[in-house]
Amino acid sequence: MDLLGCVLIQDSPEGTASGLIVETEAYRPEDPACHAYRGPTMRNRTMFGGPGLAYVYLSYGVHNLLNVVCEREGVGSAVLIRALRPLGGLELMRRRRGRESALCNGPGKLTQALGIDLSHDGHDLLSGGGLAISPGGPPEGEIVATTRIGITRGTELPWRYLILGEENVSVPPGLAVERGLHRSGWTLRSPL
DNA sequence: ATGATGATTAACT
DNA sequence: GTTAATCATCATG
Repeated sequence: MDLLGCVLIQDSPEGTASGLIVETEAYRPEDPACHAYRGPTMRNRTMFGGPGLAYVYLSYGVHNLLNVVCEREGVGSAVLIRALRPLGGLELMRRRRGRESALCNGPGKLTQALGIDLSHDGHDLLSGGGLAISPGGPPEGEIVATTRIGITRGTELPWRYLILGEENVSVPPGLAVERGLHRSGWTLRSPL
């Protein structure tokens, strides 16, 4: 289930932009923070649609957040893509973001940089067209697990994963503890 | 029909 | 450190 080290790429009329996935969060059916916790609804229905689908939704009325459905059809679960290391299409990303740096180091930022919106909800990421994910190599470096960011329920579950030492993450593990964003510290996780 | 909520970000003081 | 922006979704009446 680890998307860390995979490459997210978006082809559009505007051009191509891509990035290495360096931070994710898992949301599972039995998890009170999961959108699918209370069963299928109009918004979360693609979470039940089977592996490889993109679940995109609008957060705070402002930001589009991208998830990848990983469980079999009928199971409401997904993995939030929280940060990318920019690889290609830097100019396009800068234009879309309206700034030079901090292009993909946050779940709302990366969707803006890649031009991802609600129209991508339900898209098959494995079919190759437009928005897609390719395997890439195994993530270099160590993987760290922490509790998740920005949620009010299920805060004790250590289901945020990121690459140790990676610069392009939303919140580095140490900082998150300082700011009280985490209930627990971070722990190393075996690289598979 | 209506009101509360939120897996965020950027701009303030 | 604090807060406004901004709206689709969902629970409730």
